Amino acid sequence: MFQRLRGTRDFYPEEMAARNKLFKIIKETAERYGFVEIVSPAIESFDLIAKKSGEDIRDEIYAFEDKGGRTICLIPEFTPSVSRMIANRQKELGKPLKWFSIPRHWRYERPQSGRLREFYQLNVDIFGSKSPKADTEVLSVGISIMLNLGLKDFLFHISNREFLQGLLQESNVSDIHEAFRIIDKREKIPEEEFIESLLNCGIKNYDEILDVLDSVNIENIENFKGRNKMIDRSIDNLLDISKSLDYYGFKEYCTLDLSVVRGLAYYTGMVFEVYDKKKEMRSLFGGGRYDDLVESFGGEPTPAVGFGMGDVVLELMMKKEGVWPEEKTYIDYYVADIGDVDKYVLSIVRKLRDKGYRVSFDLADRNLSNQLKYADRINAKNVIFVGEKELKEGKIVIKNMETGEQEKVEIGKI
RNA sequence: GCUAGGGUAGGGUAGCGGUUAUCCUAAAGGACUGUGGAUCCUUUGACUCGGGUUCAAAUCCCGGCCCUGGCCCCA
Repeated sequence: MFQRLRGTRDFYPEEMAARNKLFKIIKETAERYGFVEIVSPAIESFDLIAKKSGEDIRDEIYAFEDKGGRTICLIPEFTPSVSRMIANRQKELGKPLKWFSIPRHWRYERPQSGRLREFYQLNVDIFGSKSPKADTEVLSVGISIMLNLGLKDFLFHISNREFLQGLLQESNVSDIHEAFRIIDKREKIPEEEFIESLLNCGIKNYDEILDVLDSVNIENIENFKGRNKMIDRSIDNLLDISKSLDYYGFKEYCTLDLSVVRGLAYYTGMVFEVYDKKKEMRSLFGGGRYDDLVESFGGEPTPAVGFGMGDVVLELMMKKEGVWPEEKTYIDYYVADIGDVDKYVLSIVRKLRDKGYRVSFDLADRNLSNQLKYADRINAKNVIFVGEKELKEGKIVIKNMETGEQEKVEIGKI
């Protein structure tokens, strides 16, 4: 007997139905915001992936040599592919682009709660707009998706990297991305270790910086202006976003949280991370602005903002909140035969199918009892009995399986 | 890569040194003159794998595999 590979999932009919429902809600929401769907290959050259994440990524992904000796990999994320797509057709695409996709990704990791080796990830991005309105649009579609999925106990923690970057510029930081990584980990590591790491980075005034991070909120942030250009720019951006979110009616789902920096090197402006309100689970998803990335993939300079939302944590959260779709598969009609009536059964089945109904009939030469059992099993809404007795008067019997009621109908009426 | 706890029919379980490995459920088939979605009967089907201890291993020990968490990492 063969087993599934570690960290992968089979989707049996009910599970597939649930997934289809989930994706349908997500797609419809994204489309209502004017995003259009794209998809790209599951395999890409290793160089493309390494361009963004570095050669070391090899240990964490599925990479291998193909028969032509090329090093290729199963895509572990979407950003390189979509950046490539944009760079490839730079000239003909009308900006701003609003694209979404729900590709499958593969990562060679140890599976644990909310994390598998194969998963789906919604990617929503706007390319070609620097405006805070694009930041807000991305946040809003994210909030709408959560709400349309039936979730409400979530909070978008919004920040802007340039604020912290501006603060750090004032001290002599050796490696700014290392500093981002450390501050991103603040809640996870012991205080002493945290401070020591900051000192190692050359941040001597760490207490001042932490003080600022802790005391800033959306009401008083304006008071921090005037320190340097970068900080001012980030404050304007955050205030713009906050204002737009208020106008749009989504302010209640957001909070300013400057401790959110995200570990990744490529983010340039607004960044956000979504948590359940009680912060019991790992981060649900996150994203931000990455204005330099497309250019680094060989395209023209193209500002971009977006997010990635994995399906695994989402499913956990939805199950916890009791809003996971429990979809049952069903058919509209099961046509049961009693006696030698194939001719009638098949013509009835054909007519009903042409009308758009989901229809099945006996494929296993079963007796009536077992046919009914099967009809029940596959969740048939109605059973049509085609029996020799009724056929003599040109009739068939339709039974509603939910109410148990049944009636004789002229065969021509189908 | 490190680490904790698990693995008994398709699903859920009992057994925890000697049983014909328990029960529920499921599936397949049959009976019942064509409402039988019921009932009754029959059948199918399991100790994760390998090694060790023992007269005897599902049961104890070691290792692999897999599952569920945690760490690392998190795009």
